[in-house]
Amino acid sequence: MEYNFSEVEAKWQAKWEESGAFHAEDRSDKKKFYALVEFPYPSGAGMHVGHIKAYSGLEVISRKRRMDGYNVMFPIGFDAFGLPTENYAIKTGTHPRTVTDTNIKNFTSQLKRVGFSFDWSRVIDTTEEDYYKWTQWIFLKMFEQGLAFRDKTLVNYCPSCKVVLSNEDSQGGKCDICHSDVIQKSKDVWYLRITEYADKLLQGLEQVDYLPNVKMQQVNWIGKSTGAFVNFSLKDTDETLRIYTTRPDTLFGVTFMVMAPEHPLLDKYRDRIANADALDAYRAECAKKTEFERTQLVKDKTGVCINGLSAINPVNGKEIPIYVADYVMMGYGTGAIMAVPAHDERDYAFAKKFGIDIIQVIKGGDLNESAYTGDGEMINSDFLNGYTNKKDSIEKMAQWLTEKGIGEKGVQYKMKDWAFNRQRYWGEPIPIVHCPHCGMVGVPYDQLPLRLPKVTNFEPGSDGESPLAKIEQYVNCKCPKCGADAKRETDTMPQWAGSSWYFLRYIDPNNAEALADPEKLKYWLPVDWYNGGMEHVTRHMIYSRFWHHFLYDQGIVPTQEPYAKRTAQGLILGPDGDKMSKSKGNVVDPNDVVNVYGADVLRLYVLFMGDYEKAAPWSESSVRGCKRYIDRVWNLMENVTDGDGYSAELESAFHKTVRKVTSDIENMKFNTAIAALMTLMNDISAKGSITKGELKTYLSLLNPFAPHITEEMWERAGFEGMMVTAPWPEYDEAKTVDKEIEIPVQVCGKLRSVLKIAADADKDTILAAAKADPKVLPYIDGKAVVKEIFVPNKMVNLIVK
RNA sequence: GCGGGUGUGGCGGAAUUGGCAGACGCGCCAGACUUAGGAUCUGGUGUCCUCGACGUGCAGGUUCGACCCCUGUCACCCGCACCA
Repeated sequence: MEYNFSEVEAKWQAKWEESGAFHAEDRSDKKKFYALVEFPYPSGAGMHVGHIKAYSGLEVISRKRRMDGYNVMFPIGFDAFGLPTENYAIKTGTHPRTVTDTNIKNFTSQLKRVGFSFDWSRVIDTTEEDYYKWTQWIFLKMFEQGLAFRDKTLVNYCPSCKVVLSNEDSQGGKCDICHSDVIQKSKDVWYLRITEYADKLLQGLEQVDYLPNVKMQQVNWIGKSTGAFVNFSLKDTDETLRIYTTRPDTLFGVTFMVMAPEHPLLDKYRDRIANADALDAYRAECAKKTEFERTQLVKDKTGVCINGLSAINPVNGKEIPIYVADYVMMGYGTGAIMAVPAHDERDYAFAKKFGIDIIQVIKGGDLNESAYTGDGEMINSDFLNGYTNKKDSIEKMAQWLTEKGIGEKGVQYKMKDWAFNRQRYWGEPIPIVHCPHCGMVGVPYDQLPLRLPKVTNFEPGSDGESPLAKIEQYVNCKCPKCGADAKRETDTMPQWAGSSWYFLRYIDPNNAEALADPEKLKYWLPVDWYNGGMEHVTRHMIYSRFWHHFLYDQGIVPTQEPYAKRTAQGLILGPDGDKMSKSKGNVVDPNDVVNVYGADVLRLYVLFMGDYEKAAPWSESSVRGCKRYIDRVWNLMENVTDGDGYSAELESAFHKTVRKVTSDIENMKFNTAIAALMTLMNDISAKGSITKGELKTYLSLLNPFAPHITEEMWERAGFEGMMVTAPWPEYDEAKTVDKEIEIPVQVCGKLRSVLKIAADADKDTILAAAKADPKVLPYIDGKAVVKEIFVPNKMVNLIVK
């Protein structure tokens, strides 16, 4: 009897949908389990096998949790605002709304074909007015609290996409969307003050269960450093040059200062600078470089000494020269540093190149060779001399600086505020009105959503203006405060806005009064388990944690942290071992796999192909292996014998497999769980028949992985109800033990024989049997056994002389 | 440069955390059934020439015993990167 997977899979998908099998209950006595996967961006290309792997992990866990008796919410939605859709719309002349609707329809049918147990009654789309109304609402709350603000600074700008990018969106100096070089541009942009939450985001990591490398990456991205700010006075002016340093205790070793080429004081004091022309030339040169180029030339230090402007070292009154060099960045600290060439590699390289003095203040190393960055006794440092502990000397200096009023302890973060506006059409409109009298005014809450106007031309302006700026009816409005003629903000929010809170909306997707009902939030939060890609760790994960912390501080959500646990799946590589990409032509379409092998095989394979957290290449022949396995499972029905229990031959195998599959699923060791099921399958085949009780357990264990075939077999075998809420099998530890066990026997650490012996045999019996074993005898005969090592249930090792 | 990780058959990967290395799957080999097999089933499959020896990137060490722990070293992957 051939297994007709397409018929069976369609049948059960329809049954699940009709019966509402996966609807989460908002009020329930059961324990809740909120499983979250990163909702897809509905691209025109359709689903990718990577999506299948990303969702299959929590899919299996969710299905198992339902069988464990939990009230499970496993929702899905679409993160649909964004550039690819807009660019496609520009190219084809189709409205992004139409493109999005088509793509979502396509994704929905593809996801349903795989049989994921999503609660489709909670589906959300970030581009729907009822949804982005609340995205705008949260933005206004931030605006009210001063966390959303405008500032004119240097920003990352992608000349190709014509948009301002956040730091997170331009990692490595490349645009996240088109990978072209990002340039620095001075622009008036919207920021979200994420740096205000830097410390909370850091501390919050201590109370969540994230993969260690996920935590690590976030810690690094936040990049907290502690040190001090010191104000150096500029000679013959009232001005001070403020710097940040992690080693204020090396102040006596300062022999020059460095300012970033963009430092504003350079403009202010330009007329005092004797070599202003040379300086201008240097600054112009730096301005031409991209951030990437600037950081690439690590070895080659360049710079110009400023003639006519110098600083005074506050600890000893010495005059010190000031340089301008692009190894100092305007974006970190204060844009100026005190240089201690004796103990900083970069300062050392610069000092060597420019012939600047080097004063040692920490004992150790050889300054003729390189800077000494280790610890040691402080020298040449007046009141710090003799200190050997870095902590103490830093503390002492910080104290001294504070007393004299020339500095104080301080903290710096690598993370920058989130550049939040995009000069594009397909995003949430920023709900702000610019009034000539009142300044920036938020759109009143009762006027939300501020709708994205229907337009026909989505091209951004050549000057980097949003397409919305061209629509007069949209731009011209009245100030909500004073009623005067005013202008609307025309930029939209970045891709990451809608995804920063979507998991809250799943909890109450149709609420018109609030982003979600507080009672429901209290019941469902936090997300119990969140799975997604590593690429989102320093973007979406940071952003959404920031929004959630903010909402917590506003009393809107009941938990400080949104996600209790976070895991990540590894990439699926192409069959050639390279990252899948259209240009390489190594992309596998999940639809093709479902068509040829069925959804169960696809689901099984993406979990069986390797360690869930690691990357693994696609292998079509291994997919066939999973197909073979599924067919063998189907054939189990050919020889089912009566009996609710386990047969004597397979009893311990079943108990062991239940134990292994149960714990492997919890630990996301899906590959070994499936392997255990395959092994048990082989044991059943060897025996030639299966009891009804065994079949019941086998189907239950396999159900989360291959729900369609197991439901069908369950029904045909006459078991009760649907498998969706069938109880998860239990095991008896005592019955996992075999009656007869195999004990390897070593002589001097080398394996000589394997003893088959009763599991309850005692040490003496086993040792005696080992010494009498014909395969062991030749190695101990005539020699003295000087030591007997006996590990219960494990092995015997005889040491002879 | 800093941080994290990984090195095991022809391939993807197992190994109860110090106790039979290579589970499971792919591939390959042989056989069976077949007009046929890129279907299915059965058996085999780390390397070396047999008894046996050798085998977890490399070199040492600890131990009765090491893929696992320690020291050194090499290679690759990921993240951050002139962060003061």
